[in-house]
Amino acid sequence: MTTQRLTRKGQATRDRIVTAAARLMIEQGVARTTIEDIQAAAGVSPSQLYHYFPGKDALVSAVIEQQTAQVLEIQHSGLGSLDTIDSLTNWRDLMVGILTGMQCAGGCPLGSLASDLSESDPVARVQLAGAFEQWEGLIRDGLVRMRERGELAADADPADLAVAMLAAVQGGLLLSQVRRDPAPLRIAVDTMIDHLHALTR
Amino acid sequence: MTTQRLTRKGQATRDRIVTAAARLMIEQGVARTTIEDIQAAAGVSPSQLYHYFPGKDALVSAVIEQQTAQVLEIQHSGLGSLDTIDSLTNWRDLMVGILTGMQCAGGCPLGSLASDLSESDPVARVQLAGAFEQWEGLIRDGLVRMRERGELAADADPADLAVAMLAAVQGGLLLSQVRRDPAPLRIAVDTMIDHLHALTR
DNA sequence: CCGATTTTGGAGTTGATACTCCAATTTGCC
DNA sequence: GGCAAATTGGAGTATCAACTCCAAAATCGG
Repeated sequence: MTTQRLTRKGQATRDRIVTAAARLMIEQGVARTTIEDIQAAAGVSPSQLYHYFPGKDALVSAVIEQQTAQVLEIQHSGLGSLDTIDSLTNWRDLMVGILTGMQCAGGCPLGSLASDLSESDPVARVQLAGAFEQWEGLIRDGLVRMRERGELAADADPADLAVAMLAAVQGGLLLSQVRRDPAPLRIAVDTMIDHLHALTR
Repeated sequence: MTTQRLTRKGQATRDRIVTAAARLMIEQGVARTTIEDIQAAAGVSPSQLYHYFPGKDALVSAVIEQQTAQVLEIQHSGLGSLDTIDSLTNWRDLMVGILTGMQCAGGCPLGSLASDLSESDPVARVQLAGAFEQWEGLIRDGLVRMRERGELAADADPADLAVAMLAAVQGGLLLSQVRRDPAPLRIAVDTMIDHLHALTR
């Protein structure tokens, strides 16, 4: 499925469209984002946009794909070398830093899209469920490694803890977005880290 | 501000409109919900709708108000008599039951609206921030009562724990909505209850 | 039961939005 | 340099959504 019929210039244009669409869709919601908005933000004409995407749905799908890759990339950089409980604090700082950098606006790219599309686009819902599953897997793998090193109690359940941690991140991001304050995310994640800490003994 | 210029019949019509609008807006998003959809669902004509609300924004505001009252009512019924840690489990069952009853669709009414409107309707954002603050207050009050009874360690921070608990609920609901499975909500809340349990000693 | 007020019906208007079409231009390959 | 394919420009269309208007009917206080 390597689209080699795309010129370098064409690829650049396509990327520009997806990136512009992602920013707008996450910021103001998919339904509120018009094709014209995207055209203006990407600096392309209608025919260009419809040359690369059959319609809005395909564009939404491409945005989800791009954002999934981007989030997993960031998460991997923060969770990949998870060995100490304290290294979780760095991961927390990474997320709080990103959130603060965007003035707490937008929340989680995947969370926003999930809440937006879950009930109105079944295909997107499944696509996003897959994204969250991968994210959860990244956390779970880190916890398993920690347990193997004895940093986590043997009877702790990495699978459940990963779900709870991901929920804390998503819920914290939502509350931070509504309140325009990074504290909820920090507190939610810190509380889960405390919990892991308690499970060490 | 007691709208006494509303006949009993008029009040009923207004309520019908708000309830129909709430269901649609939460289910498919505010922007995707057309006035015509609401008219059809409520069984009213355009002039009726515009007789009670100046425009869509006012309708959105009324929906938030109604949903806030409804959610706080349910939360109060589950958190009001919080004295034992085990009573938290009943509260969890209440929420999981409601979610399961709606096939995990829609997620949290307030959470959905918050994610939908935070970046596109500043007034709604503030309104929703207030709703979450009250909800958080309900949880915090319960935890304070528990601490006073010695069910929670004296050095536990009810304020932070309330934020983390609310985040767990919101994140759990989002994940459950995307996966169409009540498990994430249950696991996220249970993990927080475990954490409180650990803080008892 | 009467007059003032509230409530309702439904056709109409204005603007926006997703999408189309075709011809012109650029790009990559030999 | 030349040809085929990819890319681009911009005007045009059909549909839909928010909102308006005015007159008819129901309701309520006295």
